[in-house]
Amino acid sequence: MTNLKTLSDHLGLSQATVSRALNGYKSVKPATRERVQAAARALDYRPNSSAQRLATGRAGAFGVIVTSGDQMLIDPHFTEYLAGLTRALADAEIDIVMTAATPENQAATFKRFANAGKVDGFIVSAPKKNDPRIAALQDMNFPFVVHGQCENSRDYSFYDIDNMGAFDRAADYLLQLGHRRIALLNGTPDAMFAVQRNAGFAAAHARHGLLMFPELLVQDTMTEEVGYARMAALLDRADPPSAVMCSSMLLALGAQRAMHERGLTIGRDISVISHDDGLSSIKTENFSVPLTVTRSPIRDAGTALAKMLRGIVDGTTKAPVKQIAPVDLILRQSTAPLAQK
Amino acid sequence: MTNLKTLSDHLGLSQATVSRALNGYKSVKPATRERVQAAARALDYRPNSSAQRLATGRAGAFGVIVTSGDQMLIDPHFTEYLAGLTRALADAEIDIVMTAATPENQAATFKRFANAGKVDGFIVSAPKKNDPRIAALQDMNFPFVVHGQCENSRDYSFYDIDNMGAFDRAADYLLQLGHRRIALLNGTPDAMFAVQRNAGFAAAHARHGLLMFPELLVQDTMTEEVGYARMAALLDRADPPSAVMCSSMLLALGAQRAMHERGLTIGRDISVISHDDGLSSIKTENFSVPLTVTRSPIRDAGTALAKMLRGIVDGTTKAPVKQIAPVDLILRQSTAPLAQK
DNA sequence: GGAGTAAATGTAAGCGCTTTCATAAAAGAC
DNA sequence: GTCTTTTATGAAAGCGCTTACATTTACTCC
Repeated sequence: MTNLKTLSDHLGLSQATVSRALNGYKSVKPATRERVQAAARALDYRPNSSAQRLATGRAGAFGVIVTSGDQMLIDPHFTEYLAGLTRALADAEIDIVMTAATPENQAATFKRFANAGKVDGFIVSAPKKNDPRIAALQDMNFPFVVHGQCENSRDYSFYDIDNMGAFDRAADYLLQLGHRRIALLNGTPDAMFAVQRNAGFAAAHARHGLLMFPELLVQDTMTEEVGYARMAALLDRADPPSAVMCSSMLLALGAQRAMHERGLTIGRDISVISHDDGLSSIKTENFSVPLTVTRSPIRDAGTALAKMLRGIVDGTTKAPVKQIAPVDLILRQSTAPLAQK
Repeated sequence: MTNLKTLSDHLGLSQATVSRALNGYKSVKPATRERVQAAARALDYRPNSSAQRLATGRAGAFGVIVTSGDQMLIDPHFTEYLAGLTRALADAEIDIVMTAATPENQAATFKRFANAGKVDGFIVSAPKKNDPRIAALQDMNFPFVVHGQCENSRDYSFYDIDNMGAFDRAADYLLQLGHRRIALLNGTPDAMFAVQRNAGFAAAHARHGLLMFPELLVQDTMTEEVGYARMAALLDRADPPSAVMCSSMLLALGAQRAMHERGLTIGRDISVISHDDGLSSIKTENFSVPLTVTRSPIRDAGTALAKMLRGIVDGTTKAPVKQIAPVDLILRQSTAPLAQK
């Protein structure tokens, strides 16, 4: 529990000089600085962060507020993303302050954190259309970055992957292979990424002079269970799809189960393309048949957003930064030309 | 940015009275309290948390330090657990401060956080045998709770599931079904839970007057990929196991892939028991054959640990609390009596 | 009606730091 | 050797809160 006073007394210097020495001020004599640093090490001195925050007005922390309604935290994607974030912030000794808030309390929680000076900025994930959280933050004029785009994404910094481009390209590929009845297992339409992927999917169809089949469009939560149930229903139709695109590896996993159950071989009887966020626990190349995927590691998002927010909080970055990461289409064995009947 | 001064000036009261009114001191006249609360709401006043911390010495936050070496954060189990934690702390307005540290920096990071007053206590997960983090925390005499037991677990509070009992019971069940060559796909032996599960597995064998086969014991990282590779190797032996126990749903998923690849039907050609942490993204009842499992929702751990640590930090709890949660054995279709040749 | 007590509020110190401003010491200019 | 400038340090205020202690006011009781 050495504090600045103890340390400065010990050194026979004023608190001011010690503080300056430790914070790299030019005006401190090199010899003094070294003496101070040595003593700080010896006494295991750590500046009290509350005091530092109070004095400087900076919190040294970024906030992540998760929705406590199961949606996000249980999602392995979120963890992966968090890993990227934490990694990118650890060097700068910026902490992540995390809390859960119910959907109704979200905006209030943001305000509370901001006003209480707990954090210097926020990282918002999974924006909805016209997300109220974003409105609240803009309203407060508090630094933040968003993982994903939003309707009104003109005025703030975000990182997103090219959802539309990715699903356009993937659908295009399937269409080129001759597939006509292509299903899309997507997330719920309140999530922006799902909207964008729908749009890409539709755009590819349009380019081929085709319309997508509404009955083959599934918009639901992205779990294995749902993937299974929805795929099963599609396969049991009189006119099942010959190919399916999945918005998440979990959906694909469930879809695979439904296909196996019906004795279908992926890449022969039915083509599958999944989006792959690069989760490390289960890999799309390790499906029963290695999966063709649109790929963009979600961890990169964490890293990029951390950097972005640091710039904004520093004041280095002035104008909103808009980063849209390209998505790879990786062809593997789960896609094949439409079988001639 | 209303602060206490603004608010008290506005009310014509001293800062002290306002502070007391807001913090529920008895000595404040009810009428005054209401007036203050109304004004606070009206001016959207939030006490500056750094100042509060500095004044009270309490941080209002618990620390979670993850190992930045991929191990933990990418693990869906961890997220699930974090969800429980956050949930249980949100009401008390206690935040989770998270940071990543390399294995070598772990102890130092704990010290830094503790000395800097960033947190009031730590939640340590996945202890190793004789974990240095625990030694460091005990050394500092800083509040903490551990998710999992440790060799020297006499002197601190922890929550753990009955790993040994669970794997004893599961192995016993397989042995009763007539299985003799039972494989165990377990975590690496530096993790305490893996050691405990090994012990339970061995104990069941011993009770049946049997020895476990060392060549059927796999201790490795718990991913789908490893589960597949290791199971494949076991199945390709001249004397493959007739049953397998998996320490994680991910291992079981990989094992299932290896079995399918070889045309084996789970619950007929080979029996499988997995441990099930109650992850919500993939459920063990949704495997190709619903899995017999030892089950204990990992989220409960988060909730329990949060409560525990609150007690310790409050001073309510004095003696170390040791909580060992029972584990259910849920019989489903993946286990069957050993087929007679 | 004055002493004693209880209830409500105010005063001010202090939490541990940063940073402005003042000051002392050293260095350079002539 | 004096005068100015530079360099290094110190003194002290202030960040926004809490809380021990002092003070005032309102009652109670004889």
